[in-house]
Amino acid sequence: MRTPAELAALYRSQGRKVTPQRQCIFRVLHGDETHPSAEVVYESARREMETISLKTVYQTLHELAELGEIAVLDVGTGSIRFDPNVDTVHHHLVCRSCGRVRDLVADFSGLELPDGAGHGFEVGAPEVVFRGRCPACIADADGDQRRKQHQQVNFDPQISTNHQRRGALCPS
Amino acid sequence: MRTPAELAALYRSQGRKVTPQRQCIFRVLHGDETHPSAEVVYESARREMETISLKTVYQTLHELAELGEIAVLDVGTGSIRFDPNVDTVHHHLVCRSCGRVRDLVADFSGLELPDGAGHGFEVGAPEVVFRGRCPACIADADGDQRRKQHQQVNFDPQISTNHQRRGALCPS
DNA sequence: TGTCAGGTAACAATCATTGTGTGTTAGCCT
DNA sequence: AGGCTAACACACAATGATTGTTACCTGACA
Repeated sequence: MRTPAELAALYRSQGRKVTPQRQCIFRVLHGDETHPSAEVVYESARREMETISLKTVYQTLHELAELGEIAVLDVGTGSIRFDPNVDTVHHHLVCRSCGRVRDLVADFSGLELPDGAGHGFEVGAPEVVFRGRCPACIADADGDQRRKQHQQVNFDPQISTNHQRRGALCPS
Repeated sequence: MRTPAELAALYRSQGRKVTPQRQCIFRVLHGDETHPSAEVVYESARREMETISLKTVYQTLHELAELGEIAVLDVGTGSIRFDPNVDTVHHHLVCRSCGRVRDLVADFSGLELPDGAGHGFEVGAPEVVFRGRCPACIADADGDQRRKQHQQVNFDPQISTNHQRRGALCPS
């Protein structure tokens, strides 16, 4: 993703307005590698600008996605994630326990749809997801208390409890 | 997934009750290759048993998932899908336009986490998703009307309209 | 057949996300 | 600088998917 200044220029060149709220979101996203959900972006943005609304955050994120500046990601953790890294082809590691997502930079270009297996679909490049446990969750493999603690920092709360989608549990 | 009769026996052997509602759901799922959502299972079940509730359907589906008889699948189409095919290792083809999901039986066992790329995650087998357009959506590439028609048959309605999650749009 | 653990269903809640309406403003023109 | 106007931002409330709660009901076994 580009720098906030480049994004501002891009917005202007497209006839879109460069509002303080948007600039704030640009700054928040820039350099973020944690694949934040909209809610998390909202929290960060509010730290700089208390009056910004969640709706504005959603809108701006979807705009950036349309412009191709960020990628939208749904890995079954209950909320959509936004990925500012669109310059490198990559896949994802997903923690089943806390929902954390990390980039996986690997070349799976050998992966192709076998002849006859495509059922007539026209498809693009495949997405690969490795599900498992992140280092933090391995470390506190015992307790629930501590897991909650590190979840509340930056990720989807309480995966696999109430009102939360289960992750995509393909036969694993 | 097993036959309805086998499932009934399994339930009994586990001390679970074999109710008419559950049997109805077993029948609906058996042989279904369309990766139905809970809503779709509910519709089908209601055709046989008008009084069954959506809640019961969700409960039974999650039970079957716990027992390992079906797999839960979230491919970003807005609702969870249930996959009765747990006997064959497979991946998925997802239509970006209508949300249809098809099994992709292919051996991607060569796919491994490169050394050093795992960031300390402990992971299992990867999931591979190919996104694109299904034959039906290619056929009516023009109209919206007809697309709606074939969506309403058996899949998530109106992907990419209101209240619907966007699919996982990894850089494609 | 009676008992009872466990299943059902009506109801309402919850979360993530988005539509609506109204006041505000960025960007441009003069 | 001042004004215009489409585009924005925000408060509010709705929506779809999913699940908790509670009170009633029923299958399975004695």
